[in-house]
Amino acid sequence: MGVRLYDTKAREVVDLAPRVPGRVGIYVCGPTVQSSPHVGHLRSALVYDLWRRWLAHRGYEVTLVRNVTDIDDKILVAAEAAGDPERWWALAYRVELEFSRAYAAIGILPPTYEPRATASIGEMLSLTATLIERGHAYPAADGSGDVYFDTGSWAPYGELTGQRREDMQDAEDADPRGKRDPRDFALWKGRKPSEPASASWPSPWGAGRPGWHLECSAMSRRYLGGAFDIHGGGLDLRFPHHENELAQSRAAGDGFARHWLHNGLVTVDGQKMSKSLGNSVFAHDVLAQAEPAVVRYLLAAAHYRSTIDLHDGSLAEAAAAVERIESFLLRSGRALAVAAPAAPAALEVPEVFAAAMDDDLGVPQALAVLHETVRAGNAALDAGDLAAAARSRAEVAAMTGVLGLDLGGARTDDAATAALGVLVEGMLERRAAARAQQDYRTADEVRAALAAAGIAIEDGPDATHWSLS
RNA sequence: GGUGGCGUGGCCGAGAGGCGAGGCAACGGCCUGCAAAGCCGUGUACACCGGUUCGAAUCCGGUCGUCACCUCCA
Repeated sequence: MGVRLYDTKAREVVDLAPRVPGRVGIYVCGPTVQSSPHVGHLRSALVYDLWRRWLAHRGYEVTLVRNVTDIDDKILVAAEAAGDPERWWALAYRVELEFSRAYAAIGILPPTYEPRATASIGEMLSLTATLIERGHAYPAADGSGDVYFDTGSWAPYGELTGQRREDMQDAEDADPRGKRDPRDFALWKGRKPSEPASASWPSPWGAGRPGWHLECSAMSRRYLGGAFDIHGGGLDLRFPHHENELAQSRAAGDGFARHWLHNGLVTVDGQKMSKSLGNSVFAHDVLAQAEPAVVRYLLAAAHYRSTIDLHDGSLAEAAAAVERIESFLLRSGRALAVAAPAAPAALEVPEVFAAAMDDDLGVPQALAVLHETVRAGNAALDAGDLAAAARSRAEVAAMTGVLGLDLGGARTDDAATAALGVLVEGMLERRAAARAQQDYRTADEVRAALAAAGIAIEDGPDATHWSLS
């Protein structure tokens, strides 16, 4: 069985059928770099990172394109608020770097390419011209320099989200400008006198800048072709963003995406994060509270299409699960280092794990397999079956590898850690001596002193191990 | 008004007609000087009401609750 995915346009799980066998082109809507990344942004990028890793594991050559929207109303507004409207590009770039750091922190691999909207203005202009030629777009009659997509001219409009044009509630757009119909949307926005000159580009319809939806059509076409395999993005982008992308690309004659993927949102205590509610949980907040692997686990553990609700204890639960896996890796590593059994078989992921991942990226079931393998490995260790333990360990490593869960590698080898090690080992020797003489009072005092310093110890059959808790 | 979700044991979270995923927490046991870690065991869970079926958490109809999108959002 091959890889299957829930196609939000088809509204069912379908077989992945790449246009070119063995190759998959994916376009994902990236962020508008207007303000710091929140966990929702992290989750979205993580979902496609997982898809990409799994497809690559399955032998596909994946081209993942995730754009950066670096010109937009909100960026201009943010720059204005920062008191330096001309330098909107500096703000956009600063925020973009923040996103990159946050992505990297939780092991999200850089996409194959990360195009910025401002670098594809030419493609957007030609796409706009094509749409006008074909009778699907019109320059506004009010002299604003705007160009709008004519939704009424495109019969399938609404096909992605199953809505009929007549049923759509009119946008209470504060500024209908030169639209013929409220449902029409801007391809090109004429420059307003109040806007910085640096935020506009020349066009046949006057100086201006691109509308939001246009960039994705232009960039996916430029890097993946007029027809490609998968288009992804957050569930909240389905309408109007993806609907409009689809309409303009198809109206321009492109086949566009074969499959649509949408990731679920992240809510906080049951509510969507939003600026107006002020309940956003930012990437830097969560990364300050937990190990990167814990954050990655938390955001990956639920199925990619379901909502993740953040609440008190979310991080602690994820941390407990991660520690369980991590401590098996540590424990088995110690046991196998002493008496290395026959080399484990190649790093293959268990079949049930693979089957779960194949089935619309069933990470939750895959994690169940991972945990079962950990349990079996621990049981093997308890029973002294090192060969079985080694096999489990290899499987666990393979699974965490595919999931991008970088565990056990956090051991820092700096001077401070080394010095701490010397001190702790000294104390443990003192404790061992006390225990040998059944002086448990002294032994427990040593343990308590270490615990007070945040160091946990475990007595093994031949040695005591310590770790920072 | 339109469109699409969701409601599973103390919590998180899968599943999608029959054999109780997995994690966390709790309780009992093994191990331990005591712990810790680990292992073994312990749960009459599927919003409500009808229906279909030998059998429904899963299918159908209805009710209630809840969330998202239709305005910028990953």
